[in-house]
Amino acid sequence: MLAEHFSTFASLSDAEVQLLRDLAGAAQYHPPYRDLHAAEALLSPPRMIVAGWAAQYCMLPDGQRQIISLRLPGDLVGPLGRVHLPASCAVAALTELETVDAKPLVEAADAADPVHPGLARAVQAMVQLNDAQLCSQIVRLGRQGTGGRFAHLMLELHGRLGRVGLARDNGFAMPLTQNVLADVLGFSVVHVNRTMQQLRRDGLLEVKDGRVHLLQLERLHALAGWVTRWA
Amino acid sequence: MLAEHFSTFASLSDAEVQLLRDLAGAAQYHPPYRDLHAAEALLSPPRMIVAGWAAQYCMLPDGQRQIISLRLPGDLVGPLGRVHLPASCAVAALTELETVDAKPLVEAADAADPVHPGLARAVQAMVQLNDAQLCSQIVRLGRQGTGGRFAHLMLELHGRLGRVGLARDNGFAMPLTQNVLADVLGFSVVHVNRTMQQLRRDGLLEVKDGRVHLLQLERLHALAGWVTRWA
DNA sequence: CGCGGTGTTGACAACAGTCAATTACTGTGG
DNA sequence: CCACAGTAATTGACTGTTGTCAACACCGCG
Repeated sequence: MLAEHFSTFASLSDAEVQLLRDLAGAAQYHPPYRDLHAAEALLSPPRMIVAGWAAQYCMLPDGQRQIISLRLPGDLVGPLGRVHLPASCAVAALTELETVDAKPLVEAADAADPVHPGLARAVQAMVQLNDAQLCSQIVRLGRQGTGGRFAHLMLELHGRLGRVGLARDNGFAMPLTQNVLADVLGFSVVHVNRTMQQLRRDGLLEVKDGRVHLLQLERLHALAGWVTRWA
Repeated sequence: MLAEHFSTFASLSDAEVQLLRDLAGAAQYHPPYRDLHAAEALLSPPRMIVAGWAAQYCMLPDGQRQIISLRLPGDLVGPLGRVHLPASCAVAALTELETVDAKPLVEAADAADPVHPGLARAVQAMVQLNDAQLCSQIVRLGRQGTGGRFAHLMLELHGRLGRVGLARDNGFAMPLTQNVLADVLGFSVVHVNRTMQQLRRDGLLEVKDGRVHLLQLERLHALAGWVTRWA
């Protein structure tokens, strides 16, 4: 499971596969809406999500929330570097969450003369992918119109979930409330609602019992100004 | 000069100071508005800015531009990891630019058993600082109103420039056109103009011949919902 | 059955982009 | 020294968008 995911970034040795298997054996579970960072004692943050969705977010003094990045299965969460500056934002579980310790992975990536070159390459690629996704988020918030912004997010989620085998026939399970979507997209809840309806009316996508279906990929790509920014 | 800047992140050995001095000796210069990444041949991208401003940006298919991050003196630009995914965005010089090769720095930071522990710590801190700044940009674009967004950017610039000694008595030189500001803030040019005037009318800040003066830090902090996200 | 969270809708006001015209401000060449 | 062109900044009028408020429907749950 974990090994398959890593294999999409770099080929792994048997030892590396075994290491991942060991990690998976020691998974932890977290209830939804519990802050992962707040209780540093509960878990030491470099972790990888195995199942469920989480969000990296900032709170504003006036109580508003902005979600920086949605964290999906296969994503790393928590401070990756060795130096800890004061955390700029927190991570919260949006659904029931299953995670494994990512410290061995991060250390493998940092090693100058890697014992586990495959893991190192994979983790480094993941970090870069993550940076690219942050760029996408900035572009969405800064320059995309209503429909494009929503469509772009859906396409990104579809792509990311597809990589870990969680997207089927142009659709995927989407456990987010419109409220959370609003905090990702920088919209009001009402506006999220209307935007979704517009896209549905245009026959571009469909949302049925917690599942998104992308009905016309071509037109969605066009609307979102989609460029494949990462491989 | 470079050494002083690094010292604000970690204390350096004599050898490390010397290394920085050597780097500074081999500075390169770039004319404004020339794309730093386009011509990979001209310079190999992990570089550090010594003087001048640059911008990391993305182009949208429809010709719009979104600036992801302004790069100031002391900032690293270019891919930092060892794995090169297809670049998600480019970097352009906004002014006359002076840069030095940052490869030795990045390598020092990556070393598992650092020959230059001071440099390693400093570079790692810079990378984290950079991540925090990306978060700030996302929050600005997603959740801040007109005035707050502008004020927040000015406060960030003031802080970042202050760290490298380029801010004096609550003011700093600001070589950006309103057009560029618009591409940073996700505004239209006209809206940038009006926002600046509003802030000026409110006595919060002043822009005179390429120099920004923050007149009432308290009220600016309040308006921007400022929280010190990085040390 | 009532309750709280979620999704949906309409009315309305404030906001922010576009267009277009005007005014600086620059460096250039005559 | 002035005329000129090109860029940047500014302004007003107008329009479309987006947030806010408030009400209502729906659903799972105690």
